[in-house]
Amino acid sequence: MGILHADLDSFYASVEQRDDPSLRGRPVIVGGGVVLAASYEAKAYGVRTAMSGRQARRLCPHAVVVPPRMAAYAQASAAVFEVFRDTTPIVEPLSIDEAFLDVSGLGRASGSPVDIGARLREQVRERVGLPITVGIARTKFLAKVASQEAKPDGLLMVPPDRELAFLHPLPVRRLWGVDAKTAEKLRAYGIHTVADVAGLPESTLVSLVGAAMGSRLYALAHNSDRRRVTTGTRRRSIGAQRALGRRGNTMSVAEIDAVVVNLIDRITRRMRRAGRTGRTVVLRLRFDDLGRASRSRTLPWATASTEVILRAARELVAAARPVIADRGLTLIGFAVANIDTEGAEQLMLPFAGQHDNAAIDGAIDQVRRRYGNAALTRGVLVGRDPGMEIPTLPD
DNA sequence: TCTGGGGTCCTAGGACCC
DNA sequence: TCTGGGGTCCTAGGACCC
Repeated sequence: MGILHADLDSFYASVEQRDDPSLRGRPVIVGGGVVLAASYEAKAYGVRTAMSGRQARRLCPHAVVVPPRMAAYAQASAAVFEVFRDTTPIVEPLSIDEAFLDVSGLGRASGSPVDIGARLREQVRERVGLPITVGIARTKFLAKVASQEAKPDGLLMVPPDRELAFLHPLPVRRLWGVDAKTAEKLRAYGIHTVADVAGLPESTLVSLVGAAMGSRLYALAHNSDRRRVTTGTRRRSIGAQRALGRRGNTMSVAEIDAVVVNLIDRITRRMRRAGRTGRTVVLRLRFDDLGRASRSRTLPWATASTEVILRAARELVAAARPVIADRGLTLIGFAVANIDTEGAEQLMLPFAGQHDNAAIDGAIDQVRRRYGNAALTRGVLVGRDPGMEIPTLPD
């Protein structure tokens, strides 16, 4: 017993209300084009996250619409996570405003999980000035559902002997990974609640929604969730995108290239700042008809080099040009995946036979120019003094 | 009701290897 | 000339989450 799910309430909107007293008690919408966050006063009118701005203003005409201030949210998030880490060392971030905390190992002096959760809420309120909801249970899944049920500004514990009674009446949408599409599929078979799911054999669920989702639903519905709270999870991809709107249709090759350069520059800067490299460059496109497409290219090495990744990005865009011309581009984005994975070791072979240090230095420069500095930590140094310092590239 | 910018994970087919 | 079993990696697309 002792997993907390802590979730800030209407995070962006709460930060705006904290920083501008005139917004308190009023419906606040963050983001103009689409709703990034809505205060509870706005939610009372049916405004929801990811809704179009137009629809939101129709539902709640007197709402105050403010532009997002991402830097302020990042700062608030960091302060909240500091409170989390003062509570327990075992913190698993889920997003900018949400985390699991394992408090089961804390000594008796810390009090019960409910005491700890209540104190956490006070601390976030006092130190950061934001409302936060805490769900407490024996498993991650139950803790997360508990916090959903307790929102806003609440705390709820699921006692171990009440777990099934809590779980079974819930709608299937509450199960992890079930969105509108899957819920619709299940509804067609008369499956509405978690109890309905629990009444089916695993093989039936698998045939309905696929192997991975099927066995997960089976496990969750039977209240089996053995996932631990883990601290060391690393990012798997780093990306950026730009919505172009109708403009995308009429953009020239050069205009699109300017967007590509900008996106890749942003991504590779972030990668270098984080000390990460990646091997797979993914191009994402979205079109007028709401269709999507992706193209990807995997490099022989992981790299964070702007030059190398930009070259791959441009090749992907060039190859996709017919599709782009055909369908009306509305969004272009890139992601670099396969983060920090080893590439093919063959690339060190051209240099393996050389014993002349000047030649090796030349080879190092060549590799660095082609693949970025990260490639140097493998391969090239085989023939050199192992104590040698690896030169670093200026950002 | 069709609009942002981030991400994660899964599936399926093809190429290739032993 | 074609048939077995097992596996990895890459690519493209889809569903889902905040």
